[in-house]
Amino acid sequence: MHKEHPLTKNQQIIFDLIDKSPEPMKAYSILFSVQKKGIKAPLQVYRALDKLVEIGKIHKIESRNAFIACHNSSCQVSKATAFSICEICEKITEISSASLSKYLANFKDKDGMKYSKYNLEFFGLCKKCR
Amino acid sequence: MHKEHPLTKNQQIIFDLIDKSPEPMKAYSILFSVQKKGIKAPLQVYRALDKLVEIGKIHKIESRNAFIACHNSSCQVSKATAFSICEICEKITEISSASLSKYLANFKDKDGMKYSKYNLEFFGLCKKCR
DNA sequence: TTTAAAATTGTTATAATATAACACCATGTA
DNA sequence: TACATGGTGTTATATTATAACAATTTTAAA
Repeated sequence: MHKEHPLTKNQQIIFDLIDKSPEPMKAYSILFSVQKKGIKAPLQVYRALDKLVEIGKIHKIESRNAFIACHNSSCQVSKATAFSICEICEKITEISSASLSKYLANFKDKDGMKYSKYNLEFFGLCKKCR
Repeated sequence: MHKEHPLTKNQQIIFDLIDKSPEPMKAYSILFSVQKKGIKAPLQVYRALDKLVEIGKIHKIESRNAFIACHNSSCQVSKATAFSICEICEKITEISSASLSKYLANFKDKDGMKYSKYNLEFFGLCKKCR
């Protein structure tokens, strides 16, 4: 595991916002929310997002183009992510299942190819929406 | 399994193109390629893509915003997809592993939630790029 | 401590991806 | 017939993301 670099100002502002949000946030909604703090341009947001993803503080939900804080405290690097997505209310939760991550981390395909990273998105209906 | 509806003209043109492509195709590259056949607007492409995804003839690679024909002949509905992505050459392959799909289809999270659909993307280096 | 490399910032402009809204047409079926 | 459904064509626009450049700050090595 790498040494933990402290976040820069923009990174911290954007991480705090995502971390406090009850749901994944989209880049331009982040931009809107941080304009009062002096972050005015999309690139400033995307650069912070890229870095935060890289160091594992947040994850990107690819099918939704949205970002969520990592609550999987054991891991600060996003090499193995799994999410549950409700197709009605769009509630999104990070799945942390030891057996799932073990299974996927060890998965080898037919060619014996082993992977350094994966992202899994499950879709269904959450309790409320069922 | 549903009765197989024949594809409409636009759907067929776009499916044929993707099916013949050695790599996943992006929407606007599809648009460019089919302009000579009279498909002129993004919406015409996106509508066909949506339908083709819905009926499982193609899949969307979410992390790449690209579309690939389904070669998993046993299944015409895209409820369970897994891909292998080379991070250098961007070679993308659909994984068909009975044990993987069985494991994921039966996966239940802590709340006992069962999922109707999933998409898994593995990242690593392909044989050539290793 | 200086200095060069690396990372971050700020900015304008633009590229790439995707959908809204509306009118029209074809087909199946009650 | 008539009417519901799904597909088409079109213009306009929304959303997501990056290019290119200049300046500044941080880091770590000489």
